[in-house]
Amino acid sequence: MTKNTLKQAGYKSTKPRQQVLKILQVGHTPLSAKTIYKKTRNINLASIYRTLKLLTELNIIQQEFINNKNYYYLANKKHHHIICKNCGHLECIPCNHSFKIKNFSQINHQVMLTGLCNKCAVHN
Amino acid sequence: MTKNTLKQAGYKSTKPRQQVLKILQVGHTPLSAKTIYKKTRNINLASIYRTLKLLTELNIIQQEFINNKNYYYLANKKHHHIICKNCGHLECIPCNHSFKIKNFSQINHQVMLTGLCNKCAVHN
DNA sequence: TTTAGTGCAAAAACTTTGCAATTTA
DNA sequence: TAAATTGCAAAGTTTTTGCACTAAA
Repeated sequence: MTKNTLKQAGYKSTKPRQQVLKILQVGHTPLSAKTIYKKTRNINLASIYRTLKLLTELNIIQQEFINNKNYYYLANKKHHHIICKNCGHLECIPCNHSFKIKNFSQINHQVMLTGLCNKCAVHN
Repeated sequence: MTKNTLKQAGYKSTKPRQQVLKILQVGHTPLSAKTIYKKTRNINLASIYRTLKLLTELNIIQQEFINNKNYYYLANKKHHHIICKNCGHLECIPCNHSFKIKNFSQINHQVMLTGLCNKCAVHN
């Protein structure tokens, strides 16, 4: 279906794009460009970045800035993430928001949550 | 008051810190490290980064990743931003959310909104 | 066959770090 | 004066770009 989305949008289905998508489909944990790169075979880092940019523009994947780095994950099931500022533990939070804003259309939103997980709270 | 926050937290009130704070107090538009740097006098970029990191940790300022760059703004009045994905036009949105999440405490949230502003919607 | 997309290498942009010198409290 | 903080210079990361070559449709 993502392959079709690519074609529908007038883009070719190439090896880099297929590999990146496949990797992101494995888990729905956010991955960094570098991590994705390491999981691919014979694909240039530059192509990874170009692919991630394209897929983000097409809303096939979502980009999120966590801990001073960009992470990417499939945009399928809309959800958010909360990360423990102490240990980095990450959890997914189902999304049930919708935003309506004057003067804007086609609104997309991302929520970034940070907090202290129970484990770390004990030691503080 | 921010100066006191610094002292209360056991940090010294230095020129870099004062200048960065003063700059962020002028408008509440998010500014990049580089932009802040250009507005200062005789302060090293490295110090700007160190200051921004500290102020963020102390929750005096907020960091937000917009258009592939980090932006910083005073955390005073809680609000969010919506940016037009076509022309980059940015508006502030008052915040009226509060998040409660199982297993996490001290929760902080950031909402990043993108959309198409009225002007750009016309030409699409 | 044509055009989009890739790989490569190089550069650009952003951020961090070690250490000596300086400044704050 | 002691300890925190800065400036500087250098390095580390992440991301982008130009161009010749390759592959998808």
